[in-house]
Amino acid sequence: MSEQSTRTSETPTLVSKERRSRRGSGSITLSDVAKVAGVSAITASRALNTPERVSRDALKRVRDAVSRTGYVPNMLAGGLASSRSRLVAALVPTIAGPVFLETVQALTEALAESGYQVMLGQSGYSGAREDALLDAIIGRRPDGIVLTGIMHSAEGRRRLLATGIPVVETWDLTPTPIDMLVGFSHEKVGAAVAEYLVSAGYKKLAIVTADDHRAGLRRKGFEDAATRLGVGLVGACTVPAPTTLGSGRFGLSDLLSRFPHMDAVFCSSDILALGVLTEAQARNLSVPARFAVFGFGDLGFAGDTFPTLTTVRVDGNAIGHQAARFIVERAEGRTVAERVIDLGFSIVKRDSA
Amino acid sequence: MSEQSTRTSETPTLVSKERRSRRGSGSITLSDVAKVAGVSAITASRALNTPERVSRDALKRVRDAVSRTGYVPNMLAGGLASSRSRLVAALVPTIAGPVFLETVQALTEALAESGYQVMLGQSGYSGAREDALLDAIIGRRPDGIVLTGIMHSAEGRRRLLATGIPVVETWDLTPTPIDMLVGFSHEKVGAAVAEYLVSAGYKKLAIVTADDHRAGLRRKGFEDAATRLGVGLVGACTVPAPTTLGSGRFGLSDLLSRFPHMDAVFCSSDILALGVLTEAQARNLSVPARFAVFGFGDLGFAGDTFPTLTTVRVDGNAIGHQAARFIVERAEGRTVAERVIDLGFSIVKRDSA
DNA sequence: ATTTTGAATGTTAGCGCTACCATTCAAACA
DNA sequence: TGTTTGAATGGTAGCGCTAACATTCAAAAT
Repeated sequence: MSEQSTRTSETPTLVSKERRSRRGSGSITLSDVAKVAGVSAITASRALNTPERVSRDALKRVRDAVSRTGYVPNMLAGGLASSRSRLVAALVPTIAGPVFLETVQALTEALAESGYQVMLGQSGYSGAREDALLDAIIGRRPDGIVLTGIMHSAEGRRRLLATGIPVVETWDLTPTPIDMLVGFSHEKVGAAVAEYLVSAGYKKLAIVTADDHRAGLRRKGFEDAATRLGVGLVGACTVPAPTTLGSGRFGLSDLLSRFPHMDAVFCSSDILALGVLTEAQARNLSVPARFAVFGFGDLGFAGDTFPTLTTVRVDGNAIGHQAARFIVERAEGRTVAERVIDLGFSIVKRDSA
Repeated sequence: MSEQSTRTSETPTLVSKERRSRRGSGSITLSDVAKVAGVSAITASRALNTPERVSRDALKRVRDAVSRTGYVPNMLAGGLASSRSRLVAALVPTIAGPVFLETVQALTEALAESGYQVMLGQSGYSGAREDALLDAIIGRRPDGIVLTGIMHSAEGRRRLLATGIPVVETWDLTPTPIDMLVGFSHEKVGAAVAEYLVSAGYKKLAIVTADDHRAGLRRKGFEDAATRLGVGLVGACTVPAPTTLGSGRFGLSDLLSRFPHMDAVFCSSDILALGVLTEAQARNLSVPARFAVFGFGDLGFAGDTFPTLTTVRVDGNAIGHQAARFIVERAEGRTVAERVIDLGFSIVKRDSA
């Protein structure tokens, strides 16, 4: 790591005949490997990338040479020459929220198995830096871009389309996807939760929801279904994204003060729900006897809260894997027949509702 | 995104004289920009990378040309030519745990401001795939590698040293850093917590701890200090990493069954502590009256639990920023005088202990 | 008037790899 | 026997950019 002094040869001589060029990293290149293996550079390249097109003998010699020299291919050079960077950009609002982590993790792992790396981009919830970020991403010439929980500006959308890079939008079923999409319907989630609560006998439905776009869709679905079912939405509290345990506590306090008769709370995230449970506990209100609590996300802790949390499960892992599959398909030149995949969701019934 | 057919010119002609090469991405290059601006390619390059070395006039013309053509520099080509990829690899055990998120987020943001992107690598807690991952990373020729919460194998360590890429280890103060390091002493954390609890009057100290390396160091510091202070460690429960709310609940059950008289629990993460609080609530045991609970990490929710959680605060944000600073310094060719930075920690006193 | 400077620009030659188009040469065929 | 095939290999020419050196030409110094 430190600047290690280049050792000169034992017997001091005049400047070596074949001076190393001052350019380049000085590390081992494919040509070096080829020389050691006694083949041409292109054969060495094929041995590494398309081993089936090379003879047994050449393959073995190249592989030996690689392990003897400790050669690691320079993917910048490879990417430049082949127009395939094997990089995929993952764009999230922020990595700090737990919601999309499962997706990013699955995406990273699935892509790594196919030899792709993930480049991380955080747009922030504001979308202000989105343009600069997009330039930084496009500049790397990624083989794909995965948008997770991102509301892209019209301008950004246009830029993405113009580049021709495969794009996968996730976590939402928009009517007009940029390219490919894997998600589920947030409105249907809201409706399903309302139906569940009403059929369980709850009649005074309330909601604590983040002010982001997808949470808004769930709220709409919830409210519409509640109205359709003849109970309506008796109260709502909106909190800023990203949600916290604290905003859940606040949400319940707020609801109780304004709508003391409500008997069920649909929260736009499990974190909010946990906050609601916490506040209920602090006020000595028992859940679900006094009111039901419904979460969203089925995060890791949902089965271990007290009471355990009834929530909506979304398979973030599957979303990540499917996104990876989409990208790899495209990168290898195949066309994707079904560009939109609805992964659906399920209700996980536990004790809180 | 889709395969858009290349439109031929209006009037069908014979094969155009200057056929486009079948290679290349077909997108706008720096030469195109230079041509539009009426300067040479290198001047255009300088206008973009070192604007101060170019005349006012040339700068303006190049910038106009860039915005007219929608040019985005190809960083693969730039990186190859200059041996500076402006990529930084961030290695974490898994992105799914909340502990290092703050660090990764801060790192990504700070680096983005200096024009660097972050490439994500997940080693898994096992460290089995670590070697392949290391190859994938080195292949990108990153300008730096940030190790967060990673126990690197001796072999991996050797490889990293051999490449000469700047390395920053974080979240731990190891006695023999590979290169640069920003962290704090986990043993001192353990000792500080023990001292705090003893001076607050607790005498039967117990611990619920994950089985990872750093948690082990905190436990050691805790146990040593407890012994030194004459109270000792009365009980311990070890759970597998990564920690969950569920393992916290289990931990408390386990401790209570084996050491019913214990009066304080130090948890190796806030998540575990939240689990302990949850289990206490489920058993109707009041905290801190029956026993104290101490966390680690000061995650976002710690101030909003019931009771609020006394914990150890580590500034993950500062760690990420400092790591970014280290990498950028090195990448720009400066040498870093102080290679090891101890960011320390602080105890956040709340209600649970 | 001549030299010296240095800022601005340009020319050339790669960076390390792979696409494309040969070429070779054995086995398979007519 | 000559021809066709196709698998294996190699040579060449870039991919889009920048380091290193070369050149130009005005202003400053002699």
